[in-house]
Amino acid sequence: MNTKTPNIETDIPRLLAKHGIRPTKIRRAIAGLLFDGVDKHVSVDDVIDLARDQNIKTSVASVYNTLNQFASAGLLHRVMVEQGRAFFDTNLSEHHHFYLEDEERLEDIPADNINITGLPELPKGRRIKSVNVTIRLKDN
Amino acid sequence: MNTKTPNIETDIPRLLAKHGIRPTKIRRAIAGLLFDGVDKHVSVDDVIDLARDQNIKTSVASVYNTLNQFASAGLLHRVMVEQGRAFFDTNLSEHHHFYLEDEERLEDIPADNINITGLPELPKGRRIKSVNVTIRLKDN
DNA sequence: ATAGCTGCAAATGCTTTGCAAGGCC
DNA sequence: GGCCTTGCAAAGCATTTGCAGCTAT
Repeated sequence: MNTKTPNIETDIPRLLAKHGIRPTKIRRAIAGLLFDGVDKHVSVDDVIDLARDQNIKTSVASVYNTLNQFASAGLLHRVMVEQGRAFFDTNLSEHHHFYLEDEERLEDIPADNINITGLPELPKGRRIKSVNVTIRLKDN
Repeated sequence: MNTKTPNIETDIPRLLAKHGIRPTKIRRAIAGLLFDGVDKHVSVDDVIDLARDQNIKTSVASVYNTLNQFASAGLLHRVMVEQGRAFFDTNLSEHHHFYLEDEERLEDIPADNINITGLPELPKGRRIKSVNVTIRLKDN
């Protein structure tokens, strides 16, 4: 048995609790879809499709509510690359992204090796909330 | 006289021509608003307001058409930071952005000093279209 | 019983499109 | 004249909101 695979019965409620989110049925179900041990970048539609595939009955509004709540709680990161649709990133460690334009898909760049130097002083009275590197790629 | 200030009568048509854009009245007017020698990050609404301020009569659709055309022609860069609204950046040199969340405003970071090292290999068959660093800032 | 959650449908906000009228070479 | 452009209004999409009914404690 793969010990890396989260146990949906125990780990998911614990994960939600850790972020101060009440573990309702829908939230547990959606969290179960997202946190299965594999990092993902999903759109709202992706989640709706995933839910349908697993016979999880829910609605557009609830998926939005749930993902937004997860994002505010820090369980997901919202990533904007294109006009219109947002991606939600389940990878919470510091990292960056390739954006493959032809596939409209994100791919992680581990932050391990990446180093950004030469940043100027921040504007007064502000501090960094996040640093985001997005490298747009196109077909050869 | 400030020789850096573009002359709208000559420089704007030349700028449009250089990018293969026919210099119609509206296009010249909007380009004149944008390329006045000061780098800007404008939303569509900003442009509509700017136009109104200068008694340039136009429409929402035409502003969208014009900005989109400028962006495809490489006269502007489209920048996405938030859900919903796009910014158009008149600074075409390589650079990056602070995003001041509290003011919903972008600020340039010159690329001069910035250095990104440790990028992994690109996915097969792809090449870099652009590298984008966005540093989100919040109030202290 | 109560507080919070869910999901439908309607509303919102930004952007795009269809199309008729107008402008320019 | 003919082709491109303009601008109005309508349509399109992703997302949010209002609210009635439901659920779980």
